[in-house]
Amino acid sequence: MTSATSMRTGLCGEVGVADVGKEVRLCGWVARRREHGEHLAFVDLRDRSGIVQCVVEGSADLRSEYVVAVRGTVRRRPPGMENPALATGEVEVGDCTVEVLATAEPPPFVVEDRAEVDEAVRLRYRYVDLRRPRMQANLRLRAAVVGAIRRAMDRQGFCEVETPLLWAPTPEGAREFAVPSRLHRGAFYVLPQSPQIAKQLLMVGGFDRYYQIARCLRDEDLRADRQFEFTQLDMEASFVTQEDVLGFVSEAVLEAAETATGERPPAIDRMTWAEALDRYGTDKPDLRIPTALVDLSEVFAKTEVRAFTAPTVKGLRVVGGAATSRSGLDALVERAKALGAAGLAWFRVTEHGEDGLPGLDSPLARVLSDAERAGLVRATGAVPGDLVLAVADEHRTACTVLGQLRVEVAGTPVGQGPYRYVWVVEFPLFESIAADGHPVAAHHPFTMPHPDDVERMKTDPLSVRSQAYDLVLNGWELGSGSVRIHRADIQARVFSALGISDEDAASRFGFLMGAFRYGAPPHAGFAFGIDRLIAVLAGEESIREVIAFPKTQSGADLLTGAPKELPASQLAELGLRTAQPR
RNA sequence: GGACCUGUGGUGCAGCUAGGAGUGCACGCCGGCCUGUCAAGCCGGAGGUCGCGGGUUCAAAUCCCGUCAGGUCCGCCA
Repeated sequence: MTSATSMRTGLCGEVGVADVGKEVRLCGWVARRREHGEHLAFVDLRDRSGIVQCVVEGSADLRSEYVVAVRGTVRRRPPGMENPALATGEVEVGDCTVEVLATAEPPPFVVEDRAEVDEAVRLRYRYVDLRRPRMQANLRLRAAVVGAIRRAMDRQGFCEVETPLLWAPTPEGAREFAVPSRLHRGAFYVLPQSPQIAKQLLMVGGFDRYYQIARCLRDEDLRADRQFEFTQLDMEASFVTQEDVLGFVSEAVLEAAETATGERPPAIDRMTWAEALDRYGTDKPDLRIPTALVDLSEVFAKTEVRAFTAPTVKGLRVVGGAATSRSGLDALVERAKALGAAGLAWFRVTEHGEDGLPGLDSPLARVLSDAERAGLVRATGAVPGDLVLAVADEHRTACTVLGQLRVEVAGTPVGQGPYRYVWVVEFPLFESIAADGHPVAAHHPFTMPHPDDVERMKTDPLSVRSQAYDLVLNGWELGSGSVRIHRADIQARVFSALGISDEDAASRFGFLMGAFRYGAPPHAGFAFGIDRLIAVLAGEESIREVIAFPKTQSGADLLTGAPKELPASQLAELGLRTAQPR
């Protein structure tokens, strides 16, 4: 493939030593110019591929970001004049004639990566921001990753099917964006939170391997890793088990990662949800951090220390953490309380004392027994210079609080270090018990319970495992999936456990349940967030950096001004009347 | 719904703790000089309701209250 067009012979960044002597015509933006009177000017010409220096004999009369076409001859730079900082630095385009294709006002900020610009300014002038190498690289990486995913899914026999954006409200789960119907006044479509139900219908429809690069929309508050609109690889397959799905998705993710990094990651690790909670205090463990939570309940089983009298005591070794200042430790204690713990114990580990016991610098050091001192240090593996943090509480609280501190104290930015993928399997079927006494579905109500646990759905619902699984990368949840219920009897039992009546089920999911009456194959699927995957692979902290036109945290589009009020005529046509704005 | 951080020429900052004239720095911009620069250099210049509103004060970028915008997080995200 050539990048030549009727207007240009190639791209700026592709000009090299091999082109010496050739006449070229290049198009792009004036990145920078260095003029030496009326006799000589250097113009750095930029297009999406990079920058090349063009030499104009005479006065150039150009301004930053003018769009120009340059005709000239590629030549080696004079000895000593090469610029190693530039990919094209060994050559230049000489004897240039320049045609201005479009003039430009001075840009609001310099089109260079090193210029740090307020994000609000970048978003208001996103079309300028997109010229910067960082955004060019991120969006091109995105395109490459999506291409790799499509290839992997095609290769595995999946069929891409589009599903509707205008869908029916299903009063469950995330807030939906509503779209008023002009032809049916007072009635609304909603934009899909995901194609979940549509893809299950496709399974009933005999598309036994479906996938889609699907836009999903959720009207929930935005975050660095959450936008109203995001893109998922959505997939579903029939006559498969969980193992098959993990294999399909792994193939797509590993192919995408190889495309992005040039290196195929090793097979993806796997752990149960219970293990993730116990060792990392979260369902999205960051395995780049070498330390894990340690159970100290045994050490403090018979403790006299009231602070450690709790169902579970969890400890965390912070390598080199003994240097933490007292104010820093106080802040950690406050943070632990804010996260829901009753308190946080800390121990600076020092050299062994004369009694042969590890030295502990802590307000609690005096009250610990010798066995507890030794056990604390032995269990955590701490050495002098380390810090040990401990939380005593209910098992879940102790784990989650310390797990959060593990990330905050020992973690690194998401894009740094190795990429550690992990499957978290055997999620609980229910995540909590609601005020009405019924359990709340952890994933969605079509998730298949673990066959060994079905009988406990009524008696001990929180102990029921499901055939649901998450894919996690460097502490980011990339996506989740499950084996779906395809049998009416099991579905009825789950609805019953959830407290969903037959009438409720019929009104919410009636068309899906109806479809299942006509022969539903066993099926399972997955969906993962492509924005998040690309952000991590691009080393970005926010998915906004891998989206061309993202919204701000308040959901505004600073470029278009959306959301905006509609003219009264349009409201009338839609049969809408608005309340007083807040 | 809540917590915290930020808001000063086009851009990025300093100034705010301890009130005293829109003060400073870097980049950019405009003009001039300059035939090998490359984040060009040198000389000169323009450009600001200190986010907005109110309060305290003889005096507010600075202190107080409110509000708006951007960001990070909690809630929320089946």
